Amino acid sequence: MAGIRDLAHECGVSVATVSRALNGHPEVSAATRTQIWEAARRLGYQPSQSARALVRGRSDTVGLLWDTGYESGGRRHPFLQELMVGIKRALGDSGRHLLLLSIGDQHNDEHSYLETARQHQLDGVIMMGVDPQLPPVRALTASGLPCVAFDQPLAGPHTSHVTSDNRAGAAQAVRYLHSLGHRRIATITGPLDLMPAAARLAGFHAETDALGLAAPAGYVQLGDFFLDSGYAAGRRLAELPDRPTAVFAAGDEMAIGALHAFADLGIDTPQGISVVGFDNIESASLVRPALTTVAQDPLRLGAAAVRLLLELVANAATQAPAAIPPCTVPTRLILRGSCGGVRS
Amino acid sequence: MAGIRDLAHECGVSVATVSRALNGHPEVSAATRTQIWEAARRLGYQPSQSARALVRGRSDTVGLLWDTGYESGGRRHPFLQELMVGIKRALGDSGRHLLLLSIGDQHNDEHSYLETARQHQLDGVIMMGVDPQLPPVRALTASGLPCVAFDQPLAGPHTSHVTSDNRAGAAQAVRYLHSLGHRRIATITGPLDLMPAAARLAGFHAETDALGLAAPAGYVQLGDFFLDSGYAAGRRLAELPDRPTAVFAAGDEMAIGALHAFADLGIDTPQGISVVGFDNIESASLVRPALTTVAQDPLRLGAAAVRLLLELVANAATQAPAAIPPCTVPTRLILRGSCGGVRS
DNA sequence: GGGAGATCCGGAAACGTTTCCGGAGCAGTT
DNA sequence: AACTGCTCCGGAAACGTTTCCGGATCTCCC
Repeated sequence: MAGIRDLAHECGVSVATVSRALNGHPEVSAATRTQIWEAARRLGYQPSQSARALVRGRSDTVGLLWDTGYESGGRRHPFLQELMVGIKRALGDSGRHLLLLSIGDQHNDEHSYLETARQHQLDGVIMMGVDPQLPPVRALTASGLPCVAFDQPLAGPHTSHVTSDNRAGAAQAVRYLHSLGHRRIATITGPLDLMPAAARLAGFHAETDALGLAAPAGYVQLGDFFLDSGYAAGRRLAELPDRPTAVFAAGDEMAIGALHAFADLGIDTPQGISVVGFDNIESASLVRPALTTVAQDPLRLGAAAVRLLLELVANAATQAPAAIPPCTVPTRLILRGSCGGVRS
Repeated sequence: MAGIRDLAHECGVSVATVSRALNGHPEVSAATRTQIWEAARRLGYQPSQSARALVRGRSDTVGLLWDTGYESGGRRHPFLQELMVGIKRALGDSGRHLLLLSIGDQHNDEHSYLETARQHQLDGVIMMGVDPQLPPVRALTASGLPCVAFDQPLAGPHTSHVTSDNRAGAAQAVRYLHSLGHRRIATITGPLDLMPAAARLAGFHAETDALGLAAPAGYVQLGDFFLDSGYAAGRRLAELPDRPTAVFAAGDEMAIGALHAFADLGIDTPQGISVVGFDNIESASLVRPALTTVAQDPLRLGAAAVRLLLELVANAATQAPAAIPPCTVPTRLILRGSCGGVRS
């Protein structure tokens, strides 16, 4: 393993010069710079991350914290994988690395996230699907370490969050249904203490109001984002005296549940009723009829999260840190087979 | 930030003693040990990962390499998330950390995995769903770094792989169908150059042979693990002169495709035909009828992968490294609604 | 011609650990 | 009393970088 002093010896210069050349400092002549680069390439030199981190006091690494405890009732993130891709790419563009933290294991004791964050001198952490109220998470955000979360605000001096434009997405869904001729549009919500669920309901209300649609009792049904709640809500909706002709479900899984309920009642989709979901999970395209849904953009969400985080760390270094406003990224309506014109 | 010398000063001992006490070396008296621990707790001491890695020459970190380029035709791993959980937990139990590498981004140049592996002094890398023939991956496995992959063998001095017992799983599926009375059982395969696909087909053949079932022409249909190929194969199967009464699909997505095909032909499941899938993807429980399928155990797979990797690194340190045999973990048949008795 | 400034570079001190080597104290054995 | 072995501990050298500080050389301008 060639080190920086091998390069120095090889080129007949000092280690200081080698370091400067490799890091692109201006105060080194073009000749020696290329000579050093050449030698580095030839000897297969790889800088030691540890040594660099040790002396610079930071590691160019950010942590990724996500809830792995979904067996015990926690929610599995619908597109964690794509989110990770977005994060990883944006991070790679800035020359940073990604370390996996995880929550929800009984193995790790309470403080371990903050501890490992400190031990590794993480630049910050991105969290997905974790409850910010959990003591170890609070310890993390309160510690002053830059943190960015998805879909929920964080408490702490250097925190921010990114979320899809749930409100606009929901509005777009009802606008689409309206354009198909639907006037009796109902909704199935998620748990309203969750920001996305609340925002989607708000968007639904805003748009139905704007369109002047009637809102009979029972047109908003509470769900919990899971299949069964969608099924139950679908049944209730179908049995309403003035049955809706279309329903906007705040989550794909609930939408699929509603589809099943309608099928069980002999109402077929999309002829008998139209439904649009939210999230564009994988099953949305596998189910029959394929689900029309408003898609989030995981790649952009991930990229936005690292942009925010990077701003936060730059800001934290400043004497007068300014607040970083949250970021919201647009959604996109994906047309598939679960919506049709209103029955003439 | 308290360092080890602060602790030494605080306790009136040398840094060497503090280091020994903290690392549980035996040559330190019980009295000073507890005193040092107490001081460490009181001062909130956190050892510097970088410094430790620098001096010890290893980082207690393993890399996770997975293909993020699935937009461009690559296959998304069906349960990467659960696999990661299994890996992370097992790794945490051994006090190690997980660093995310990723492949498939055009951003990163060819050699970057090996490079970052060296820069971070990774103990080894676990790879999921990557093509071992890719030049940068070959460079990695050939470099002598311990590597473990899922579902495929690797070439290199310190490598191994873990896989589900695809053969037994497939056999169990046909045995189950047989026990329901089915005698005309067909299969839809994955791409046969993929190890799991080949093993599942082998298991299918072995069990149908053992059971003495007939194997008419057309009873094994080639698929590519995606929905459409399952649909097409299902259609072909249904139009066979001696139509099968049950089909074993080597992947859930193809099984769902077959379900759709049968539905389109007016054959309903499970009355008209039974189908069992493989993998237990999320959609399997969302689809209607819910899919009976043979489930892999991602948590165990992940744990097995790190066990193998840890053996490999221990082995690599030895002068006479022995080969580590691959590991196979059992599958489990999950009964849902897509299978029924043969029509009497 | 002499000082000022720019450009390029080397020495050396950090960064926070681990570990080798040796030494002090003490008990036990001959 | 001397030697041996054991237990516990301290000094100091690493590990591979970055960066501060100062110095040498060269150019330029008055």
